[in-house]
Amino acid sequence: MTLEGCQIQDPQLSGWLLDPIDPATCFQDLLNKHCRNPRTTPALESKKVSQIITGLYSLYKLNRELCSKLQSQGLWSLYVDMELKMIPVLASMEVGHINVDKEALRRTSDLLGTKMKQLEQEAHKAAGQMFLLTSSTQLRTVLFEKLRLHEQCENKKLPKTINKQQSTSEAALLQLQDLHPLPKIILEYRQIHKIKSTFVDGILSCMMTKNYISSTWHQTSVVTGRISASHPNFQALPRQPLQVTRKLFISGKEDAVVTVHPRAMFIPKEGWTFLSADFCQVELRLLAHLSSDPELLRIFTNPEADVFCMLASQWKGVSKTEVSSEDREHAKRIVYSVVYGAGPERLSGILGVSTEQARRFQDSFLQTYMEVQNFIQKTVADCHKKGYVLSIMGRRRTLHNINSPDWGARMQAERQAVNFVVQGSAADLCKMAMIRIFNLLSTSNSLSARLIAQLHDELLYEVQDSQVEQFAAVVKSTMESLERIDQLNIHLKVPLKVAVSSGKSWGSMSELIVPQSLPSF
DNA sequence: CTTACCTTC
DNA sequence: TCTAGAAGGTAAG
Repeated sequence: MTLEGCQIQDPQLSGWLLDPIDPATCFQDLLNKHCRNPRTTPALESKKVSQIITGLYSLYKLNRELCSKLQSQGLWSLYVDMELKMIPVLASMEVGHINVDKEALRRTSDLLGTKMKQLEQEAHKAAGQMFLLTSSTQLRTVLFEKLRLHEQCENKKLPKTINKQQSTSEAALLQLQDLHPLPKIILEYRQIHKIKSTFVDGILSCMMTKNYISSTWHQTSVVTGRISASHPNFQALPRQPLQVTRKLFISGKEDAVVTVHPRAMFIPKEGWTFLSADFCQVELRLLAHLSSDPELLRIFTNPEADVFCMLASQWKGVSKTEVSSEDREHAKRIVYSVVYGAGPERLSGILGVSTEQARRFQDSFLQTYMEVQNFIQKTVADCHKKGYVLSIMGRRRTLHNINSPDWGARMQAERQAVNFVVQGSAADLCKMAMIRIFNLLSTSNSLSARLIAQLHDELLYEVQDSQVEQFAAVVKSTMESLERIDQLNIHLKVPLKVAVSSGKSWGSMSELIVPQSLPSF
């Protein structure tokens, strides 16, 4: 039997769709939750034939109960046409290998190890004593009891921990960095330590004797419908490379600067190329559609325009061509923070201005995009009335605290409701794209591409060198065509834009110009 | 602001 | 001595 021929049922998926916040993990939990007379299932070793039959009958009843609930809540199509069809897609992704340059990974591990030893020595020298750099408790003693740095900055407000102690968080160290060399050393040490432990040694430990990894993909672990990955979490590998200065103990030589890029360790097999297809600003486009905000819609009518670049150039007062990638990322963070309900306190941290200025910024943003504000208010009001919200394809999230007397809990539920509608809708679109491309590949005689990973709005494939151009066209047009899904009565008010890039490692992808034409087979 | 996973203490 | 959870990091939007 082929993977694409699967026609199965999955009570775990049903249970998750009905209540994604509490994905009853095992058979027994599902029985308890959804069946009137749940039978306890005995331990495996003591099972008699009759008990197995009883268990199977319970399973049959459970599935029937779940299916009927799905139908009554309008979740049937999402279950059958999306989630069940994702099973073979995820299975094929999980079965496949992702080749890793293990030797390069080992070399970087050593490099970062020596760099950390150097930083440790510098830190001990700066502190005038030995201490464990990874221990926030010991660092607190050095910074505030020995060096008493907090006494030199009474005009600044240093962050405190939950227990009213001096914090050693990044924000605190940034405040202290001009007073003493130690904070800067700690900041660099932490950055390198993080990369080494999680993204270099962590990846190595996922490989054991192999020289490839294959993540585990989880379908029911994210409430909004996104998928997640573990061992390793492929979706969290750093996007930006890290610069490490390496001291050379050769007289007359400058220190060498080495760039460490975990993504560059992932390489396609011989004769193949990585191809990535990215839905551009997908949540913001969906927000434009869902809110019908004329100003936001107008921005997206120009297919070449990059909203975040535009806003960054506007806010920072530089020309659009001179917007750095950091500026763009910054603008992106600001936009999503505001639309998902960040308070002036948090926003001021992101913007780097006072809370009063942050509040003014928030007001003027929401005034500019009036219908976005309207959409937020309508979504919240609707959720208060019904107790749940829906995504574009009918995915559902019940917000148990939406009418809570606890102000904090209620506000959080309101933000979660708004976030769900947009993030959930984006997840719907991305999954639909994965399924359509999977089906296309399954029936194609000429294409042999394989899905490597999904990074929420981005699909990463491994493609035979000779098929890159053809596959790029297929992927781009398939993804962009989701602007209209007649069967589901979805007609987006904004065009979808997909950027395609390719490369011989995941760390060195460059944009691919795909001619606008219908794919031909 | 939201959604995850991973590491350290 | 062991472990659950908090804090702080990464990603995605």
